[in-house]
Amino acid sequence: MARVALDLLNETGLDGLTLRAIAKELDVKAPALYWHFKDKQALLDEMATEMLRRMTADLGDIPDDGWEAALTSAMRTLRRHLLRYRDGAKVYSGTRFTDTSYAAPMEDWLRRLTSAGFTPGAAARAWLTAYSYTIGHVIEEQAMGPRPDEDEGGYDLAARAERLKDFPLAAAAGDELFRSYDQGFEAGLAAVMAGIGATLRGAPGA
Amino acid sequence: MARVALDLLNETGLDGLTLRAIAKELDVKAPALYWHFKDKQALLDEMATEMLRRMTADLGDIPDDGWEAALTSAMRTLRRHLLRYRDGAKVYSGTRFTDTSYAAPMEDWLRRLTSAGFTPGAAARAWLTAYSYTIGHVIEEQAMGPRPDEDEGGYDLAARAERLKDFPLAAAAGDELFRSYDQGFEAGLAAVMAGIGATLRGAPGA
DNA sequence: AGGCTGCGCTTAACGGTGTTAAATTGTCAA
DNA sequence: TTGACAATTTAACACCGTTAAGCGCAGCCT
Repeated sequence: MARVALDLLNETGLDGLTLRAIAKELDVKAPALYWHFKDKQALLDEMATEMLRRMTADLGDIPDDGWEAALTSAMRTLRRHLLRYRDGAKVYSGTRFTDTSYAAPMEDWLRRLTSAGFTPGAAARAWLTAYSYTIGHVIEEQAMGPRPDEDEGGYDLAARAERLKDFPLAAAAGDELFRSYDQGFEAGLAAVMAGIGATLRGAPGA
Repeated sequence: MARVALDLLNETGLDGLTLRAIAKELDVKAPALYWHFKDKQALLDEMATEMLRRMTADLGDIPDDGWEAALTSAMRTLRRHLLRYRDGAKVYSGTRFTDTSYAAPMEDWLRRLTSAGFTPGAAARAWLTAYSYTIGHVIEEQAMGPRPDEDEGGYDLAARAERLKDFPLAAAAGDELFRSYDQGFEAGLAAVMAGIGATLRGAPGA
């Protein structure tokens, strides 16, 4: 049922994800949903948890060629799954999971990091740093994407350049920032990884 | 008027920030707001822009002791302003600004970075990388904070540890992750800065 | 077989939300 | 005085999350 809601999210967006719409998808009337969930927030929590479950199921084969490659690949997977659903990052971030299904993979990550030379505290910090970067990046990506109404194709770079003609660097930055989200994410992620290796590994961390 | 809504946000939270509540604060009936704004989203955009204006006004005296110290201090200021309002990060991230007041400070940052050896593309990338990290971190912070109802004081660390007793590293990570947001943010930010310096400076960037 | 129990759902309704249309007031210019 | 215009009010609409009460139906107990 969280599954159905999650799939519906791609068609309606977060604003259009009403209880009545979910109910219709299930051939049921809206109040019936309250038999299964305390309130809508509980359903959103369950949706986030379902996203996590699908993500960990897709994680699968993480190579053992160093913590950096492994953590990088995990963040790529996280981003991929957030992008898979409309407003995915908004739904996922800032909701509490409804069970402890996150614990096993997290334990796995922390074990990898500690055995690569991180203290437990620094390992947790490294994870959250990469995680925060990824969440923030995807939130920005999905926010810049095309709005419900408005003109097609997301952001009009030409108009933006015209508006910013008094600020040449800022105008040119648009090319870098909005051209290819994939490449941009990778460049930033590489920087974050390098920094984690340089300042967090072997440091106390707290 | 976006000013009034922004201040009201701290009392009501984003859910409670209804047009009727804003109108009451202004001694006016709700539909009057539509004379000033196209719809509620436009008001939220204006609120985000007002946050930005207050932030740049507070930026003021950025020292010239290197790009790293300057960018670090800018991200601290960003975080401070996001935390200043309830659900501040949610309101701020993912809304488009209503004017070009962001351009001047952005131009300033990019100029600093390029004159420190970044290519224009790498400078933009460096900015967005630090920005994404900060947004992601604050979103997580404000999400973990106490929920409207529920038991007091945010997150119960003892209960969490009990739930995770089969995952010792994950359980211990709670201490690192939820103890002091300030220190945690600083540790991650230092890592991000180190990484930006190591991989982005002098690189093509796009 | 009959009756009880409880699950899963429906129907009906409530207060509140964003939003629109039309009528109304206040103000200043010609 | 009249008229235009800005800013607001009143009234209403469709829809939202949510609650209360009742209905049908399975399964079990005696």
